[in-house]
Formats: sequence, C-alpha cells, structure tokens
Amino acid sequence: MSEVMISKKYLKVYLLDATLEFDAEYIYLPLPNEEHYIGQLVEVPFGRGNSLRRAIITDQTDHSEFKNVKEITKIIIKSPIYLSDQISLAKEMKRRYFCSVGQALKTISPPTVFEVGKKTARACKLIDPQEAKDLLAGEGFTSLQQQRVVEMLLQVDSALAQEITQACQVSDSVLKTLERKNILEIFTEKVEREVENNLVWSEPEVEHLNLEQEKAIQGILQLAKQKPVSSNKSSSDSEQEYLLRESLLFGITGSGKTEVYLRIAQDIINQRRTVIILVPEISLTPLMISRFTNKFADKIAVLHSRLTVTQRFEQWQKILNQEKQIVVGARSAIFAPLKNIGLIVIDEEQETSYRSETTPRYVAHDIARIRAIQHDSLLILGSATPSVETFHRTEIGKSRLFKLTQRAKQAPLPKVHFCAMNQEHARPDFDGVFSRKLLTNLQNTFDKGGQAMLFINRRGFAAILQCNSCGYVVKCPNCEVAMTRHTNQHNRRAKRLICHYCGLIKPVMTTCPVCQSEQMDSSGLGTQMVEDAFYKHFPDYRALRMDFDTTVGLNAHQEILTAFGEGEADCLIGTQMIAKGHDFPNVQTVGILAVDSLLNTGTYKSEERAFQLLTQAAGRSGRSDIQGNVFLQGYGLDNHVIKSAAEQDYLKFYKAQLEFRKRAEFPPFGQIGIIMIQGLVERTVRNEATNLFISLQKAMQNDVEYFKGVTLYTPAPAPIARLRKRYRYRLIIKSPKVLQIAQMFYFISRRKKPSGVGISLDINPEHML
DNA sequence: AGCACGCCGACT
DNA sequence: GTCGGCGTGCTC
Repeated sequence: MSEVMISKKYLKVYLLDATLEFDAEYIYLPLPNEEHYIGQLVEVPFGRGNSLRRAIITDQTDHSEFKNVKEITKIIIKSPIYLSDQISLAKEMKRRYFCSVGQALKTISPPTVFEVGKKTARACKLIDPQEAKDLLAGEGFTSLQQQRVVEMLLQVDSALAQEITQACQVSDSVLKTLERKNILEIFTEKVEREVENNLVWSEPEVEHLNLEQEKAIQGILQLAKQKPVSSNKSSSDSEQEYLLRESLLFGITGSGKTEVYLRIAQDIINQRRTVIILVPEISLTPLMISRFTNKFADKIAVLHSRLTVTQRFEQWQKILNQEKQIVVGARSAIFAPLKNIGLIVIDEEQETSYRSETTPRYVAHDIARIRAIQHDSLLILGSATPSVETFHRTEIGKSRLFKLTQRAKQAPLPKVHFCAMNQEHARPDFDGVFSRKLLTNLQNTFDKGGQAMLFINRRGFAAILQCNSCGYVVKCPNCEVAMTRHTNQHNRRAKRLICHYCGLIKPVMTTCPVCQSEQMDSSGLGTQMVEDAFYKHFPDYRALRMDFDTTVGLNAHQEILTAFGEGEADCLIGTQMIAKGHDFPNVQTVGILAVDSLLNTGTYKSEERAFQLLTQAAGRSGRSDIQGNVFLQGYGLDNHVIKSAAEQDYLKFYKAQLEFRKRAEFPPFGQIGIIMIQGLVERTVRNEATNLFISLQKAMQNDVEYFKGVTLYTPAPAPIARLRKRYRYRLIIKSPKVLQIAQMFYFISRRKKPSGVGISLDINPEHML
C-alpha cells in the first residue's frame, strides 16, 4: 500500500469533533518509536485541560511557530483510514459547505470505521494441532466439553469463540481452561462475514450496441485522451480552470444507458484504473446489481442501504485495500476510498437523492467534480430528463452531450388525455376527485383485468391559491413561483400568501383577478380523499395507498410496490414515490390528479420536477404491447410544461425553463443562499437575524465591486416558523455567483455566535421551508 | 465544545 | 478574607 508515512518533525491534525469556531489544523509531536501515517486516527490532548480528543493526521511539517507543542497520546488505529486525496476533499468540503473538516471526514467514511478496534471478535486456534490430536486419541482430556472443542478446531483450523461455544454447546470457561492448559490460543480477529453478493442472475445475452451507443462510448472515451488544460493555480482553485472530462448521456428510458456505462467502465478497468457508479437508492434493485456483478464479479463492491453496518464496513475495508476496482452505490458511494479513479458515473442525475439533507449538505455532483479533477477522471451524468443546470453545462462547453434516442423495445408511447377540471365542476355527480373521462377509462381497464396508477402531488405545507374556474395561480411578481398559503403566527385566523424566495406577502383573495369568479381555492387533494372516492366508484376493486402515512417501515415502500406488481390490487394511489423504480407491465391507465399543485410547489424547481414526473409517469404505462393511457387532470392545463411533457419534448421544455431561470435569476444564472437562524427564545433568534443582516449589509458595502449583483433580503420568519419547539428566522441571499454567497457565509462562520441560537447555511436548497 | 481564568458579590 | 457565580477567551 502506498500510505504516506510521517518522516518530519511535527504532525498536523484536525479534530473530529471541533465546531467551526476552533476548527483548524493543530500541530503535535509524534509518538517516539511509532509509525504515523497521513490519514491515521489518533488521540490528542487538547485545550487547557488537555481533554483527550480524536483527531486525524492530515499533514506533516518541520517547523512550528509554537513553543509548547504537545505530544500525541496514542494511536487509535494503526493503519490509515483516509487516503490523502480524501483529506484534501474534506478541506474542500469545509470551504464549500461550511462544515468542519471533522464533519466532512465523518461524512466521507462510514461511522463504523472509527470502531475498527471494536469490530473484532475473539477467535481460537490450536497451538499444536498434532499434539492435540494425540491427546484426543490418548483420551487425555478431562471433560467431554474440551474434547468437542478440540475436535471442532481440528476440523476448521480456527473459529470465533462465539461460534465454538454455540456449536459445541459449551461455555466460555471451557475455552479459558484449554487456553490455560496451553492447548489453544485465544486471539482477536477481524470480523469477516460474507456479504450477500450471491444475487447472481443470469444475463439474458450480450446486448448488441446501436450506432448511437457506439458513438457515445467512443466520444466519451476520447475525452479521456485529451490533454488537460494545465491549471495555472493551486488545484483547489475551482473547476473552471480545468478541462473537465465531463459528459451528459442524455438517453430516453430504455435506450441502453447502462450498457454504455458498463462498456466504458470495462475499458477503464482494463487500463488499471477504478470506477465509481452512483445510482439512486431506489434503482439499486437486485436486477440492477446483478447486471454489474455479472460483468465485474469480485472486482465490484456494491454499497446499498440493506447492508448491515458490519457488511458496509467490510466492503469499505476491501475498497481501501484495493481489492475492489468498481464501486456501485447510492449517494455516499461517491466518497469510496478508491485510488486512481478513472471514471465516475452519476445515473439518473436529476434525482433529488443525490443531495444530502444533513450537514454537510453536499451534492454528489459537486463531490464528483472535485474527485474527477483530483484523479483526472471521466465524469458521466446520465438522464432521460436532465436537470436544467446539467443540460446547461453542455451548452456552455463544460460538458459534452451524447444522445441516445432509440428505444430497444419499441413500445408505443401512451396516449395523453387532458381533463380540464373547471368544466367538471358543473357535473351533478362530481366528487371533487375524478373526471368523467378518467372514470370511464378506469372502469374499462378494471373490466379487462388491467391495473391503474393514480398520482397526487404531496400535499404538505405548500398550499397554493388557485382559481377553480380559469386555473389562475397566484404567483410572486418578482420570482415567478407560486405563492403559498400560511397562517399568520400571531393571528391564527388571518391567512396570507408568502413567496418563499423574496418573502413578499399578499392577502388571500376570494375573487379571481383574471376571470372575476369567486372560485379561488387553496384546498389540495390528498391520497386519503382519492382512496375514499375510489371505493365510492369501484367498491368491488382493491386499491393500495402509498404515502408517508402508509410507508412507515423500512420495507413498507418496497412491499407495497411488490404487492401491486403481483396483482394484489387493481389500483395504486400515491405521491411521487410511486413513479420511480418499478415497471408494471399490466398498468394500462395512469391518472395524474391535480397537475396544478405539481407545477406549483413554490420553488424554482417545481416545473422541472413536474416535467420529470410527467415524463416518467407517462413511461409507466404502455410498456407491454397494449397502448396505455395517461390522464392529466387539473385546472390550468394550458401550460408549456404539460404540453412538452405530453409530447415528450425535452428540448422545448428546457428552452422555456432556461428563459424563466434567466429572467428570475435562478440557477444556473443566479444562486440562492439560505441562512437559517433558530433557537428556543424567539427574541434572541430575531435579534441575531437582524444583527447578521446588518453586518452582512456592511460587508457588502465594504466591497461593492465584489458583491455586485447580490441581493440580501431582510430577515423574516421561515415558512415553517417554528419546528420542534425552535423558532426559525431566515435570511436569503440571491447572487450571480456561488463564490459571492460563499464569501458571505465565510463572514458568518467567523462571527462569534451568541449562545442559544443555531445557524445553518444552505446553497440552492430543494425545499424552502 | 470544554475548560481555566478572573472579576464580582455573599458568607463563615 | 475565601468560596463560587458565570462572562470571556483560548485551544497546537
């Protein structure tokens, strides 16, 4: 192994549990006569009281300005647990996500890594097997128990103490006695359990590649051969300096993206480099895993959520020991301790699961780009409906575009039906849920033994205000996002509309400003309502409901989908979560209810998410030879997002979306920084929010040139103004460049924070609550 | 985050 | 005088 051994006079360490206020590289003296490595976990005396803290060795030096340099107290784990590029990654994460280096390091490695010493078990081995055999033959054992233990060990060489006591039905003291008699030795061994990688499915046959796939493979591999534009500055100085070997594989569902990844991965492996493939957790199905394991056999490590902590750790250890060359896994697999990475793939790159919801709130894409630069490796983002930000990169030359337009199996696209709900209101039998057209079609489908799926957008905090007559949605005039209804904290009855971005407040109106009807409504549609209505119309059929109420357990989600797939129900009712993952060949009808709320979730991403869901949902039906039907129900169906989704026209959608992003200064043209201030005492929180606002304003005035184009909005209570007893105030920064926000966040992290308030920072969050 | 130092008031 | 309250500042 190529560990970096410490040879210089001093060590530099980062504490694993430092807060931002004292997160820095500290200098220590190494232990004499001990080997130290970069990435090693050690214990150091820290502070006046010399309290013992865990730290990671991150660097070494011969010079110190400090007179009283302390000595490390002990080495916790001898062999290093981080590679040096992971340490520089952690430092980069501190810059980017305003976490401590320790936090970043903890995120990079699974928690069990820090318990390596503990993850051992006692094992037994015969000191002299021949002598033991003789003793056994000569009946030299005083007890039957001892005989059984020795017999077992003669067969298996060595075994864990636990296994022996279990198999031989003996107690621990028997082993102790044998140890005392010098017959066996008890030692500690690393627990090495078999990982359930026995999911071997036979691959049907080698897919033959179409021309587009060939072109993509050649084109992407070509990028690996280009000479890098030498960066004129330090390597940490941002991606723009580099030629990124990044590409977008834009391929419709079923166009064979995975095959492209596999072929390129094979090529990279042949070059003796390593590969990371990220997949959304939800698509890490046994089938998907087997596709990779069949191809790469024991070269591959699969990191999925079903692994136990021990298994996860073992996989990690094997990667670190260079026993694995390919890592397939969900978001956190981007940190895999591979050396010489040649390729990183992010499949279904538009998925929200690539964003971490806990500090550090990293995005797998960012980490992938940092690592790709470090290793000079290829980066492939794959999607059928790329995020606007990702597609935009291909237009500005930061990424190369490769398209896959042909489906392997030419299934007919489903027929899309529009159901304008404003007309349904006139129906005497209208139940508030189903349109006439959808009811008729559902009946037909069920009669023929087919299945149906009904989607409703998650109704939550974001209730929009819409006209049930003309479909008008109240939007913020500045930000062009739907305003959401909230109750005033101080006056529960007073309801008002708030823009989550600029904080604009409007009263709730009852008359539609467009058509003057009195049909303004903010009551959404819930899954329970739909289920009730379903049974009213189809009492003889069965529906399964899937939402946050019904999916509590770890497996509940999968169990419902499996049950539905096996035909246990005729209809599946659920939120977005049912759109992803499985294929249900028997689904002939898909109903998307309340398309309006899907389009208006009050964030800049809402239309993009709607387009992705609509495209996916449309792809749900019509997989078999029968043409499927998709029903879109809503009040404002005359919308470009809906139209382009119905036509499966990504580019049309993208162009319109990009215009909006440009106009309203949302990513990729403007960045949003959120500063959340929270605490138990409202006054303290409000004061801190105001103080922060004032000091940030000053900072901006001090360097007008640098902060050009930056808007700092006045502090206001967050849309969820109180959560888990804590009051929440928020400051929003809108700016053209991420770096400008980063600079402001830097000010904040250096400021001394009053006790009783917590401050968290976020860039371009998915939710604005 | 911890922990010590220190500057002030209450108390044997 | 001295014990202890917590505000302030430092940690290699």
